[in-house]
Amino acid sequence: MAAQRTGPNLTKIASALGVSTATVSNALSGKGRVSADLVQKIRQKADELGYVPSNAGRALRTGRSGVLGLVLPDIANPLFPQIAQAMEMAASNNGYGVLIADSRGEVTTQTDAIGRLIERGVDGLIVIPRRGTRIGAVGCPVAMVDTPSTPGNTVSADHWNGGEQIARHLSDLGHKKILLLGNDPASNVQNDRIGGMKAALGHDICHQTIWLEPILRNGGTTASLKLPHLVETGVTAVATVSDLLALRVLTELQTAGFRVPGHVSVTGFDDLIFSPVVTPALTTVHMDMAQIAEIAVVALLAEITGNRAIKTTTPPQKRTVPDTVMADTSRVPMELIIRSSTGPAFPYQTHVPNGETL
Amino acid sequence: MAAQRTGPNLTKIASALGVSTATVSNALSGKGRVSADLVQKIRQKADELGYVPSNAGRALRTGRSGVLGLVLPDIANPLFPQIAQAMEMAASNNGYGVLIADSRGEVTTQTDAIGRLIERGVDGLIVIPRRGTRIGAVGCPVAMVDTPSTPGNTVSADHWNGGEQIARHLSDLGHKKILLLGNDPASNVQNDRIGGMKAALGHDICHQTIWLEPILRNGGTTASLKLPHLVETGVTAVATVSDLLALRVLTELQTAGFRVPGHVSVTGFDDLIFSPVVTPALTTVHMDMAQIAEIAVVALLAEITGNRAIKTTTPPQKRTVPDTVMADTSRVPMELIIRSSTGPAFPYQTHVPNGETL
DNA sequence: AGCGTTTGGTTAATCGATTAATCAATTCCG
DNA sequence: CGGAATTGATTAATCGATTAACCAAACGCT
Repeated sequence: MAAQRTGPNLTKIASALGVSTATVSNALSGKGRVSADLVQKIRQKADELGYVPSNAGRALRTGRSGVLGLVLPDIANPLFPQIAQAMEMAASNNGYGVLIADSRGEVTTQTDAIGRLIERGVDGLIVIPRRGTRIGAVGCPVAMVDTPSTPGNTVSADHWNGGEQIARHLSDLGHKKILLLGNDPASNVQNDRIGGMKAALGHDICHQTIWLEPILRNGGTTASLKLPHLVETGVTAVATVSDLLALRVLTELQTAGFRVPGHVSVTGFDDLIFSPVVTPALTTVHMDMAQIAEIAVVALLAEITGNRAIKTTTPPQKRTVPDTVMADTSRVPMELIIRSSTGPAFPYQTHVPNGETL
Repeated sequence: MAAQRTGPNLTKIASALGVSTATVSNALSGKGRVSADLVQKIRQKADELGYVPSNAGRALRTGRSGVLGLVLPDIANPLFPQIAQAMEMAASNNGYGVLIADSRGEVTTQTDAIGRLIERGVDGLIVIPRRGTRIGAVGCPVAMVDTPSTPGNTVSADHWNGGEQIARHLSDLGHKKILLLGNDPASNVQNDRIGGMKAALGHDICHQTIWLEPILRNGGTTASLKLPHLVETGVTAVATVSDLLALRVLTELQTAGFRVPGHVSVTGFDDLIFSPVVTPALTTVHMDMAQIAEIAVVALLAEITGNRAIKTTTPPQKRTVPDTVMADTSRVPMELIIRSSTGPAFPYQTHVPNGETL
């Protein structure tokens, strides 16, 4: 896997020291039996020559590329930077590289993206599946990052619990009539978040759930949420399933003359890049991507290294080991981040400042 | 580079058809001389067996991995998804994969990230340099994506021209007093954008430039921009260097009771994911990432494939070919996207609705 | 017919690291 | 002291694709 033109190789080190390449290999990998001082000398020589092992050579021999594939469902998802960074870091810490692939946002299914990665010879896949899709058996271990309620899931944030935390926060602030706003009703993650919210809201609290995507599909991307109307009915808080949605709600309310959190509280999810810098800063729920990534990567690597024996030469026989990896810890807690977009519920009778629409 | 356990290889196809592996290789790559109908038969057999070439084997032999490295300066940059997607797509179209690396946002410099990619054997690098840094000679071709005014730049959007377009737009709307808002004065890109704005503003237009980052460093992340005060002085438009900044300004103004674009017009840059969905939707400038990526990748690949002859066995001698690749087209035009956050300048005497501060 | 050329294909070397199989030299121990 | 176990290192095969060198047969041309 390397364009190691002039680079020194094992043979160079070996001949420089008058030993065999096998010994050099053993010394550097610490596997075979090599005397301590020879190891020392070899290490030194390797450093001196600036030796970098050839991934291609190693991969060819060992059958492992040292590269993991990261499959994103929709790269437009603003959570992507966090995911990519966390995964890259976790993989890197374990000596692996990360090859990315996305479904290009369109018709091309995630199957194609997976296929491309497999062809590139990745040792394993980390898949953030497209809303609710399942992936069939592929030729390598797969770690799925979705939501604990998804079957076959490996690791993810505890979205349900995140929803509970947000709901409890609003409940504590005295909100009695809350609008739950989702985007795509087909998304497992979003359903869990909303499910958690509902579960945490007492019976004395009135709530209504609206899914945006179906509305948008009919009304075009600029379709208004008709929030002012909803607030007139007494809603004092809008709990959304994403900071992006929260931002939309926030600005729409502000434009309509409502004060946040004075008249209406707004919450998001995911703690996206813009969330702390808008005014008011968004109250949201943060997921520990670093931890999730670490767990996913470690579980994946365990499966990869464990699978070595499976390298059968016999024709493909049914494996008892499932493709999808299971991790010890499958759900990582989310953290409530309270900022300025939430506050005490507005006193009973709703006030509509100036009912103008932009 | 592959864990091709049971997968069929060239030998399998060859023996199945009673020919040599060399012939199979030639047939599939179309390089050697093979009769038309034998090519046909080999192709068919390959499909039948589901043959996938081993990257490891190929890489080892050819010295090329078929993988490009993408180095991001700061993954927190919300432009990242667009970049990553565009690069991945461009590379994929050319039969290459993309390995990502970021500087982890901290101390670890981008040099480390580059090093990791080189060690993984990438054939070339696409570097979006950290504000103003230069990268030294590395062992492979590099395409830099920054701004045309940066020495060594390969391709980028024409940020200067983007600034001009925005400024002209505001000028056309009758704005006479404009605040130019940047973030990091050390960024070449941002300087170009602001430079373009200034250049396009006539002498009858008053403007002032403020850099946010230095202010924030002293006042903490929550430091207010004191925008209300500025608006009192007669500013009717704020032209920022990024949608993120624009969003910040927008929400801060709205919270302070100003109307956008009624009282103040706000513009951004980059057309980030949230820009169309906030209210009012942001007027901004869009860069054609797909085109930039395509140019960068093609230029890089040209250098890579052209360099083949350089695979000298002789000791490292000075190369006349520079590491950094140049493309024919180095600047890609930006596109002004007019949405709802800009409008005619507010009539001369500034109106301050309710001077309350959050 | 005889000699050069083209066509179609094979042989074998090669890329670089890994590792099972050996082998030589010590060391151990009853 | 002598056979067994241990230590330290070497040999050579191997992963899979590519490609330079080579060869045989068919063809073309005078």
